[in-house]
Amino acid sequence: MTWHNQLIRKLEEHSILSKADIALIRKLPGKTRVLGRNDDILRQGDKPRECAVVLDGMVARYHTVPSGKRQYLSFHIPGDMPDAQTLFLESMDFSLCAVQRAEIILVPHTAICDLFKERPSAGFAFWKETLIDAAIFREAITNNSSRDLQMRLAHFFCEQYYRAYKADLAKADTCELPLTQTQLAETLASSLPSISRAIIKLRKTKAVEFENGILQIKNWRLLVEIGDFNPTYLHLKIPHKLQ
Amino acid sequence: MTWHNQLIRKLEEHSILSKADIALIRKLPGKTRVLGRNDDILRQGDKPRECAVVLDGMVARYHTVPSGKRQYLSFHIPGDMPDAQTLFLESMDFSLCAVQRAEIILVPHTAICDLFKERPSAGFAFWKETLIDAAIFREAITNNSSRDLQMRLAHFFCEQYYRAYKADLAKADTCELPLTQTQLAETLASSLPSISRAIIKLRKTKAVEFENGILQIKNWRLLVEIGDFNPTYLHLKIPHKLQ
DNA sequence: CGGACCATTGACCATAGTCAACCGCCGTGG
DNA sequence: CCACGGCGGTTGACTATGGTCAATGGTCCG
Repeated sequence: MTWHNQLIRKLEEHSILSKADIALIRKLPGKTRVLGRNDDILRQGDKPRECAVVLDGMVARYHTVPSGKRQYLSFHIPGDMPDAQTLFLESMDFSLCAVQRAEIILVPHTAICDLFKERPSAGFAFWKETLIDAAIFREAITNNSSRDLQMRLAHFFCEQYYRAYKADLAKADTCELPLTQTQLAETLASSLPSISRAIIKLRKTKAVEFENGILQIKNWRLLVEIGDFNPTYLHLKIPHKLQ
Repeated sequence: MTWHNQLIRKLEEHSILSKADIALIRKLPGKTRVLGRNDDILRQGDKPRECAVVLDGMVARYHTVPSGKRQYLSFHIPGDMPDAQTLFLESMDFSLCAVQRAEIILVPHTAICDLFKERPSAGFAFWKETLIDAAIFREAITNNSSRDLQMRLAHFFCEQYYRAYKADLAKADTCELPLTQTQLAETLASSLPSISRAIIKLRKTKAVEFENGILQIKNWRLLVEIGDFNPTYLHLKIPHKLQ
């Protein structure tokens, strides 16, 4: 699948694009960049002049705290634009890295802004994308602040699977989630041993299996219940299968 | 100060507006609504057809978790648009309430979208506002997930004072922050007694005083150090006094 | 075969959550 | 005017969740 189609598919998860919108999006120029595991794409403070669209693999946003530890903020799959905010925010307030081998497309800001000026309706779709992004952050605040580790983890698994499913990346109840338990700990405000124990505990519920970077959903309803997961914050059309 | 001027002042904290932009923003229609302490403006699931601009007082976004407890997500002062996302996200994924007596202006979505279509550059300023909003959420994830309570609280005080200062709401090192300790606990992933102890501990550092909803900065540098506060994520011009 | 990395497990311990009592303030109503 | 109740904040005692440290084991790769 071409990156233009990835991007259009992603925007159409929530917005309606006209033929003219789509035609102009297809004209966006972009150059490919391939990344290895843990490579940084951008660092806090950088001032990029182009936006990344994920084409393959998984990339992550993270903060670095003075102790040197990371706080992961979000994970991104093909079609996502994890640094869309650089269109209007000059300087990066987080870093962006490849979780595993990844492929991204770099699109010049100028080309995107020209598109917005020519077709505000296309701009609104991109805007909506960044607003959903913000809604996901809000949910992450609540997840890490108001739920116990078991719930947090279940909620996180629900969100990742749901988004992978919507992006056609889930196969037979499994999707890739190439994270180590250390990274899960740095995402969910926890520690490696606690995450390990929480995964084992979740495993015993027979709701979900997570091993070797593969997430397998065994009982969606149960997982949703454990994680208090309500997908309305993702602002996507709800697929029948995941209701 | 009229609400149009509040809004323009806020946008000009980070964006450059042309005279034409300003002229059109001034033409936005709006009707006033006065709220009492703890009144809800919007609830999760609502589908409003207008946006709120805060004119006076303080309003808060919050989630409600199944136990019934609240997780506060952000606090908003005059000039803020705490539900700007409703322009493009149909349904509210959080609730919005007045922290104390507050006055808001309700502006129809249609009027705002028409403005964007006529002047994309004005739209970009609003967009940037929502992107800064998202950056603040990112920081909140890190604050509540990776810092201990003392640091969290100091960081939160820094952010609130900084934003109040930029909005000309700080007088002689003090600003209003009309929150109870219970609300602070529901913001900072903590409990009332822990917050009480943390405030007392902070008080002893002589960096800050918080009592009766008044925040008083006694040693900005020290508070910034305790809270590991770096205002770049707010994406505003840094005032000399707070450097 | 050795080393790196990842996951699991146990022991110990500290932070902070819960529960509860108490205090001061304020507004209300008798 | 005073008594009361509610709310907000402080404090203490107890406890438990989960963090730190450390040892072990498995797997993969050089």
